[in-house]
Amino acid sequence: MARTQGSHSGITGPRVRDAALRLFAQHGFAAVSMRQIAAEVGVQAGALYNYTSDKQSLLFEIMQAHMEELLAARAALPDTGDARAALEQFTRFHIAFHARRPDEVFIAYMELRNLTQENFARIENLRRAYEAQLEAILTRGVADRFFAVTDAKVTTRAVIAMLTGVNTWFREEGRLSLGDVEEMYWDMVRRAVAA
Amino acid sequence: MARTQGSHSGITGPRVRDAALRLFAQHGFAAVSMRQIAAEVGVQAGALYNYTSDKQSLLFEIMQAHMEELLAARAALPDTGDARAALEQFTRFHIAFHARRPDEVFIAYMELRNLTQENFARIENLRRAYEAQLEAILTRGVADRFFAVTDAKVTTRAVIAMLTGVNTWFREEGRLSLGDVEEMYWDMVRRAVAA
DNA sequence: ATTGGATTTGAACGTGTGTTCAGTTAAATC
DNA sequence: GATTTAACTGAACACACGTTCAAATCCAAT
Repeated sequence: MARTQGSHSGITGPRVRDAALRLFAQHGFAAVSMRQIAAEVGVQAGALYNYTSDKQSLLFEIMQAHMEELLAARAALPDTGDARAALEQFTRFHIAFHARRPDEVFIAYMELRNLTQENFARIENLRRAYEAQLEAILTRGVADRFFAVTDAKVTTRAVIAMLTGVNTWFREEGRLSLGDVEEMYWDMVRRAVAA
Repeated sequence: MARTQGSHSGITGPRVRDAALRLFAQHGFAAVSMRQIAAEVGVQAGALYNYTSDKQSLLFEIMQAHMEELLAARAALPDTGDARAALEQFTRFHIAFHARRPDEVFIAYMELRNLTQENFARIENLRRAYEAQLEAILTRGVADRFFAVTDAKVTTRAVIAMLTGVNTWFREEGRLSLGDVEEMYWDMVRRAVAA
């Protein structure tokens, strides 16, 4: 017997991805079985292989889609004025974008070691492309004497670690709104790099 | 046959813990089997159970030992003067302590979800005790008008995320010494909170 | 040299793993 | 209404998992 009532591709495909996303974020890639994902979708394990070539691809495609959406969303932002405005825009964008995708962010930071060497390299390139944008803002701000930063690479990593850290504690229902958080972090970032 | 030449408890015990530490950090708790740990120690899987009650305890004890060493090392620091000096001491201590224990730190941040509810709560309490110390420094500094911080809890998390982020890129053999890194991060922390 | 306890082996337990695939069913097309 | 095609099942594959335990071995004390 097969194909229970009311099931179709184009429906199941995204549901597989979503179930994998949620389960990987909750229990970790290695701890989640294909059968668990299938159960979440309401299907037998074998059916998953109509939508992914293997478990590894499921993980890689989640990470790749996340990183490409991050870069696309950032590219879609309007141009800004000087480096100070650009840094404020970057700070607020990073916090807001990541806060809305906690599962993807968690996976992107925690499951890197479960990627094959090749897939790891691809994700790492996307990550570097994103960080390079912040580094460029810092470098420009230093040239224009808005910022005082001794090592733009180190500062880039420090700022990104600080901003991404929001995801470890921020909850939509908490006492602070996302706007509050953006404000506080922008305040810290601004002062940390200001000339 | 059993007990190959030259093996004794008191030797094997620590070696089990060390092997688990290295393997968990490298591949993740869920991805490492008891047989892999045993192979690293040079023993059969069954022998591990002379030194741990189960795999979960192995993870928990690594984390617990790490957090307790962290708190003990911090408690052993000399008293300082005002809140500015205390914050500098905390910043440099955090970076130096964590840089020297990359595997423990990695595990403590990545494998929390693989703890049982009860064990998670215990580790979480230790982590909170540590963060409370930074928060106390910030609060004192605000009262003394050295610092301008709108929300000490948020700033505490932001600073710790930034400092712990050092571990994701710092390498002993890299272009920067640990002293360089301490200096740069202290500079950023100082400016981020200064009145 | 013998004993006794500590330490380890090796096999086994039941269960779960990712993946494949022939066979079955439902929907889409004619 | 018959045929085709896409979707799914259920069983199987070979192997790995954490854990237990009787039996074997080694070390220290007598």
